[in-house]
This record gives sequence, C-alpha cells and structure tokens, in this order.
Amino acid sequence: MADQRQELQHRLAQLWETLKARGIRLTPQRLEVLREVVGSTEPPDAEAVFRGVRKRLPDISLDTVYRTLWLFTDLGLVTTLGVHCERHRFDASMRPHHHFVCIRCGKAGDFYCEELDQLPLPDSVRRLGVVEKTQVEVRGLSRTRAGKTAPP
Amino acid sequence: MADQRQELQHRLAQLWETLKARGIRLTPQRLEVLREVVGSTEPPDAEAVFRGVRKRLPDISLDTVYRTLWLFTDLGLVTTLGVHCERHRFDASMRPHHHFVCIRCGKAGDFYCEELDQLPLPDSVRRLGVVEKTQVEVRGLSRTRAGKTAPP
DNA sequence: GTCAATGCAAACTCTTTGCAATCTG
DNA sequence: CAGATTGCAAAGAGTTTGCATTGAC
Repeated sequence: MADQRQELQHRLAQLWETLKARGIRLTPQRLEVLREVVGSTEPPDAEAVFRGVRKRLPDISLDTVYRTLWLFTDLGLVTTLGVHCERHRFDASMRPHHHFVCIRCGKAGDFYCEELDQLPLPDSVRRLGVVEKTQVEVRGLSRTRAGKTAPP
Repeated sequence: MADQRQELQHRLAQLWETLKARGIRLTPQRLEVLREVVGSTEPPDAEAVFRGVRKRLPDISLDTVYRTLWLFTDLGLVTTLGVHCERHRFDASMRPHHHFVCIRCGKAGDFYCEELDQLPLPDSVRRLGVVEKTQVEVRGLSRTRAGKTAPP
C-alpha cells in the first residue's frame, strides 16, 4: 500500500524530470494531469482525467486536459489504448483473425494465424472478467506508409 | 480472381439467407451495405461503406448505413474492430501490457503476461507493413458485469 | 519581458434520434 | 394493409481550434 504509493511518487518525479529535461514548461496543470494518468488503475479517458484533476485544480479546462494528454502521447510518456480509433470500423471476416493497424494513416488490415487464435491467457485475466474473444493487434507502419516522411 | 469473386457472391448469398431466416426485412439498402462490407479488402468505416453503396444506391443516407451496420453487428454478421471506442483512453503504463475490454460497459483494464509480449508473427503481417508493437486484446464481460442481465 | 500555455467559447467530426413518408411481407 | 425501414434534418457526444489573457522561465 505505502509501497505502491511511494512507487507512484517516484514514477511521477521521474516523468517530471523527463519533461524538464526536454524543455517542456512545467505547469501545475501538466503535473496534475500526469499524476492522474499515472495514478489510475484503469486507462482513463479525457473526461475521467478532467474529473480527477478538477478536484485539485478546480479551474482547469477540458481542452487543456486534451492538449496535455496528446502532448504526453507525442512525447511517448503515455500511449492510447487500442486501435487509434477516430471512427468505428466494421469487419465481416468470419474466420478468426487479427489486426494490423497503421500508426500513421490508421488503415487497418486483417491477417490470419492459427497459432495466435488460441493464446494461453494468464490467470490475471480471469480476475478481470469472463473471456469471450482474444485477438492480436499489431501496430506499425503500413506498407504504403513506410519509408515516406510526411503524413497523408 | 474469378474464384474470389465467386466466393464473395456465395458468402453474400449465404448471409442474405441468414437475414431472411431470422425474419429481417430484406431491403436494397441492407443488401448493398452487406455487399460493401463483405467485399471490402480492409475493414471500412461507415463513411467508406456509405461512399461505396452510394455508387449503386445514390439516395441512401448515412444514418441508414449506420443503422444497418449496427444491425449486422447485433446479429453477429460483422464485428467492430478494436476496442469498442466511444472515446480515447490514455495509458501511462510503461511495461509491455495487454488489454481486457468489457463488451458491455466498455471498461478497460491492463494485464501483464511475458509470454504474450513477444508473439511470433506470421509472414503475412510483413506484407502489411513494418511492425512496431504487438498487443493482445481480450474481449469479454468484466467482472462487475458478468452475471448481470441489463446493460448499464 | 517573451513566448508558450491556459481558459473560454465556438467550431468540427462522427454518430444517433425523432418523425413523416415509404416500402416489405 | 400493418408495421418495419427509410431519408431528412436536427440533436448529441467527444474532441479540436482561434484568440485574448495568464503565467513560466
């Protein structure tokens, strides 16, 4: 308990140093957003971060939370969960399959691999819930994108 | 080439029968949306389906495409790609990790499993692009959700 | 003091909904 | 013919942006 708290403090301080080292201005908003994301037990959305931070910084605005989260994402301090999802994608493939998603253009493609269809899951998953389906998600640069310098 | 076309036709006919068997009304819009999703080489978003279908059915509206796609999803004829993403989720976890996402409430949690961190990927992936990161995505009913009957 | 960062409000995108007109079975 | 389905337009989420003000260095 106290251990975990200490560890969080430590990680926070470490990330804070990273920001400083990269010449990013250290504002109270950024500190609190960082604290909120690092301290969350499950990956929060912007609204959840906003609610959390507002307890300590009542005047923070939602758009600052967004800007800060994307800043941290760009810096590689946090990642976004799942497919970088601007919109829903629909898939009519019936065979068990897996996804490749381009980190640059968002294009997605299916691939098939029987070895990946039945992955052995750890017990920790069972603590989270009842498994219905397992898929592998690969992120990378799609073939048309790799080697090019500018986004679409 | 012709084979593939035949196969698509066959799957389409099969799905069409499924709809009929389940007492779903067969409208031209539904047929064309289905054709579009089944025929797509990569999982399309609603807008892409809309654009495709409109070539054949110039008067179809985007909201019908949405309604139809979600109908097919409910019927289990198509699936949605990635985390069922209503909003972005931010994750400050640095260790390689994997995701559990609840199909009912959308809540997501991380889990850790070293065996899953370095999955052997098939050659077919390399044809899609340059891999940067691989994660396993488990979908199911989260613990708080399992056993309950009604959505939130 | 300078320039980046913030808060506000308005804009924007994707998606859903209410409703009258239209089709399917 | 009855009721489901459609198209339209308008509303609704979530997210982004322009701009004057504030604050970090």
